[in-house]
Amino acid sequence: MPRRVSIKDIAERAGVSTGTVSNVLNHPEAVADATRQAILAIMADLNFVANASARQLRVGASQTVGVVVMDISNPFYTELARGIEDRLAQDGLLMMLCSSDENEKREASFLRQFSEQGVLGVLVTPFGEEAAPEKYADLGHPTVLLDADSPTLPSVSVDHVDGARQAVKHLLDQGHARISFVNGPLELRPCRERAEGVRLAIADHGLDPDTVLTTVNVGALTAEFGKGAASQLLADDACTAIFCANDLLAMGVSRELRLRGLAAPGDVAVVGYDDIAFLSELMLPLTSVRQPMHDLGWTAVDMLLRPQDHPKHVSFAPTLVVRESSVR
Amino acid sequence: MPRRVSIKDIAERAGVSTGTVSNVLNHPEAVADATRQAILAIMADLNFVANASARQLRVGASQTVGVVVMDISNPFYTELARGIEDRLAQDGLLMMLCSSDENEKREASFLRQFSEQGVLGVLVTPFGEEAAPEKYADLGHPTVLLDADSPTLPSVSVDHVDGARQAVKHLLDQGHARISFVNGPLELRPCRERAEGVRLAIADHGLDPDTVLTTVNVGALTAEFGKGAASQLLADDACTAIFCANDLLAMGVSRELRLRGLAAPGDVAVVGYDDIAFLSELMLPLTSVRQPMHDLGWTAVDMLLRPQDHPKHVSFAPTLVVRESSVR
DNA sequence: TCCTCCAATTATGACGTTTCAATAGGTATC
DNA sequence: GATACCTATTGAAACGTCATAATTGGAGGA
Repeated sequence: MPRRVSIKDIAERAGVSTGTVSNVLNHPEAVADATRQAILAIMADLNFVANASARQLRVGASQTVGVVVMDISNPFYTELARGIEDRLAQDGLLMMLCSSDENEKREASFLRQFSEQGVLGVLVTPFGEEAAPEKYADLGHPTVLLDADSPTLPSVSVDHVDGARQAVKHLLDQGHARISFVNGPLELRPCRERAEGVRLAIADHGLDPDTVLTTVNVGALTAEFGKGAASQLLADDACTAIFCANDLLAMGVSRELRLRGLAAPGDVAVVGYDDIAFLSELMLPLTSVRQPMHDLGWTAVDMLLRPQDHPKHVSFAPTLVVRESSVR
Repeated sequence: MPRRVSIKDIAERAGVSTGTVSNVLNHPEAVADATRQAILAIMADLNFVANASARQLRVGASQTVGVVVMDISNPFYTELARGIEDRLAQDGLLMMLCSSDENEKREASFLRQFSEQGVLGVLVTPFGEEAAPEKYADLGHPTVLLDADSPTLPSVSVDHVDGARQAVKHLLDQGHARISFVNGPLELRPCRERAEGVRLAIADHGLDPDTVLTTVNVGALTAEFGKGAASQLLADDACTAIFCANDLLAMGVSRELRLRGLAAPGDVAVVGYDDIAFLSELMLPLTSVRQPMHDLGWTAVDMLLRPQDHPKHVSFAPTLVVRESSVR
């Protein structure tokens, strides 16, 4: 493989110095028209490709941003990643994307690699709640936390309290006298906050959460656990409305309903959380709380690139998307 | 912001030359134990982070691989990306991920950026069928095509003919006398191949495709088009089995069934293609053809890194996953 | 004691780019 | 015709790393 064509080869062929060639690339206005045209022609001819490493070594700044989400194969993060990509593309930047798998070691290793690469900045979805997101503080480059809140670092998140509140208000407005809530592990902040939103909605309605609400806490946000929770809840005939802390739980709940010969929304109304794209196409479209993940990603990058334009923390409002599963 | 700590700072502090420090990093066996320990201690102390740009400039090889898929927010590519990431992680490599949005310009711009970055290699899902994937040939670094086949370039793909064949065989085995097939645009090679597989399966069964098969070609692989196709097909009472060229079409079909008061599999059996993760959790789990996307991604990277271990083209076998939607 | 050999270390230059001070011409000013 | 000024270009240094060849300082053999 022949050596890549460098700025030096171009300069030689054009009979100018490398400085001039470099100027064509970086300060085109500083070089005479004729010279510039000639150099550009030679570049095209020789198929010149600038060497980003050399540039970066010289100027210090890179063209890439590192992103660590928990799992890129999770559609929830996928839309977030797309928002990030879209904002980066505006500035001609590239995204290095990794999955932490909620593994400290793995995460640390990616963050170190990012540092070595000299990334422009880093976006991270922290996990292992309360485990001091401050560990991201001295990475040596700008950092924005995704789907989190921190007293010290810039961050973006969605208002989980409000989302849950909207969902439960919707159910109460439909006339349901009792609310069942399938929640995930309370170690997860989103779950704690959603629980709070549920209680608030009930109180807003002038009711007493302790009598109106039945909560089942499950071990993980999966359909399997949703199914189990539903079978527990449905033992009680008074259960007519189930709010789930995420869509997967809601799918599990729906399956259990079907197995028991019950149907949403006729027998039991079901509301999910996350609004995973496909679920709106279901045979029975699922009512769910939509989180603006694309905007979240977009904004996180914007905070990285233009910190002065934003407050330290940006919170997005979720919106309830009402579909057939909860409306009789 | 103080300058990053360099190998030179370490050398100075340790009272050795930069060469020795470099050796600690790259040829630890060549440096005396005591010296190595001392240098490592100083590195930890000074929080040294190697400069990948400088290394890359010097040695020429980078630690990153560029990936262009059509749209990272599509779960289909997402699992592929995860396979890619997993294989890269084994070698400590990073992934730069972009969406082409089936836009030539956008794609070209990403590919050029990859070249400038000096990536180790590129993985790309070509689009705009037959538009000479040879345009990827002289990118200047190893390239593997994803979900494609090329006479010249290494590539990985799934056998679409076989997938469709399995799906339709399954329906025929269930005793369906007629098969309806909702296919996408024939400009897409996967759609053409799936059509071929459908006919083969019917012929395998000793039947005549021209009398047994009803095909509807729609404009795009979306639920909306699936719905339309279904309403067309269901006008014929003899329609008892619908095979769809992808899962989204199948979801649209299912919705239309439900609107008409019909149910799968009792009235009409439905089979999809792609086996999108969530659809197995549906209230009525969907029978679908699963494509091993994770393996596809994994293997594509392996072909990039160890070409000698693979043939030029690797084809994966899809597997039919039978669920409730197609079995009475 | 001298010589050889080996392990450990060093000095140096190069990778491709950008920046910045310096210079060469040319044009306008007086 | 000398001076000042501007524009276009140059030359050289520097960014941090790594490989190569050269050097050092012992240890072991004769």
